[in-house]
Amino acid sequence: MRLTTKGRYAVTAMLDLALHSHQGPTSLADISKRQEISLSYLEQLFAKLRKHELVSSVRGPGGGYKLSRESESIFIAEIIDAVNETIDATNCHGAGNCHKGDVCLTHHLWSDLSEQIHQFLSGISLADLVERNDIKAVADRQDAQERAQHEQVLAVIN
Amino acid sequence: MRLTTKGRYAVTAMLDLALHSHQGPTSLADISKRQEISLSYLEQLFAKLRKHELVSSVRGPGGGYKLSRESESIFIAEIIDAVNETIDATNCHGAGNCHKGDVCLTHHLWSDLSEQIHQFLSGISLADLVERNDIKAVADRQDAQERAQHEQVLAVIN
DNA sequence: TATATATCCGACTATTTTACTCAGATATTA
DNA sequence: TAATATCTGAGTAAAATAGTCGGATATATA
Ligand code: FES
Ligand code: FES
Repeated sequence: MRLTTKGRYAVTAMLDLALHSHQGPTSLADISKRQEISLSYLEQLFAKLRKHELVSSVRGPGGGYKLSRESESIFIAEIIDAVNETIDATNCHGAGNCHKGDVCLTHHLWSDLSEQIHQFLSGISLADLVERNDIKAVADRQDAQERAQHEQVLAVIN
Repeated sequence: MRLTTKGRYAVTAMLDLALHSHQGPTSLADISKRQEISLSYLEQLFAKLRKHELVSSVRGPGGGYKLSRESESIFIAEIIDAVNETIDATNCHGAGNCHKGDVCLTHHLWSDLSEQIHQFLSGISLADLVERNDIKAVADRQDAQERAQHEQVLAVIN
């Protein structure tokens, strides 16, 4: 089991997509700016998300990515799994053979833990997150910041 | 959040201690043999477990380690925490400041997940594990293997 | 049709962490 | 005093993380 920046970035980016899904495809450059994630790194992550058919892409100007399903049926567990951060907490990856080919002393504990985490994360969809008030607040703040920044850029140009 | 061999080893070793607690202090050499964990690595892990007052040591021949509390009041979460494998799944370690000093889009999700995992792992004591039938079975098998090996060594000597 | 915008793709890299090993000091029992 | 253990610190190979970089390809628009 591991959950690092990679998995967190993937979920953050997917949530950003869900939040801006009404305005056509979202470019990685936009997500990069809003969420402060390196563009090149996002490209790597989205290659994996695309392979797992969680997003689809539109190339060229005005293009970007969009969710390949409705946000109601994309679950957090899938996203984390897609970028290779397994939710499995066992050493044997479920095989039950990590102590001389046999089940080790703590296998059942890790197995139960994995089940617990999996149930939790596969019970939460992107739509669920979009609807949460605490997350709505953060999204609103980020959008306001983005608009303010945009206006400043325009002011500098003129 | 990460759970790797380090944390699994720590829990396995502590459970081994709990299982053999009736027969005085247990040496790391014994745990090393039974659980197939490098002795030097165990020494490192037990230095941390000792600092966190989960075990106490007896030096010299016949010495070893014993649990510093009854197994009923040592919880899995404490053990994992003691060897520096934090259960916290947030990037900000709870501070809520990983996006320009502010709360990021997914903070609340990781916060909830951490709570979930923590509740699960801090609700399980070493005594709980010792009592589980699936774990008893593994422990019995390991003890039988150990006795068989011991007899073989004696046979070779004679 | 040129240009700008975007995704795509592969290779490379610095840093960190993991999972160890090794050498030796120290304490205790017999 | 010899054997058995815990203690301590330093070092290290391999893997994973979190990126960077250079360039190819597709497409909308002027
Ligand atoms: S974790 Fe599955 S057998 Fe050890
Ligand atoms: S994870 Fe806590 S603010 Fe981002």
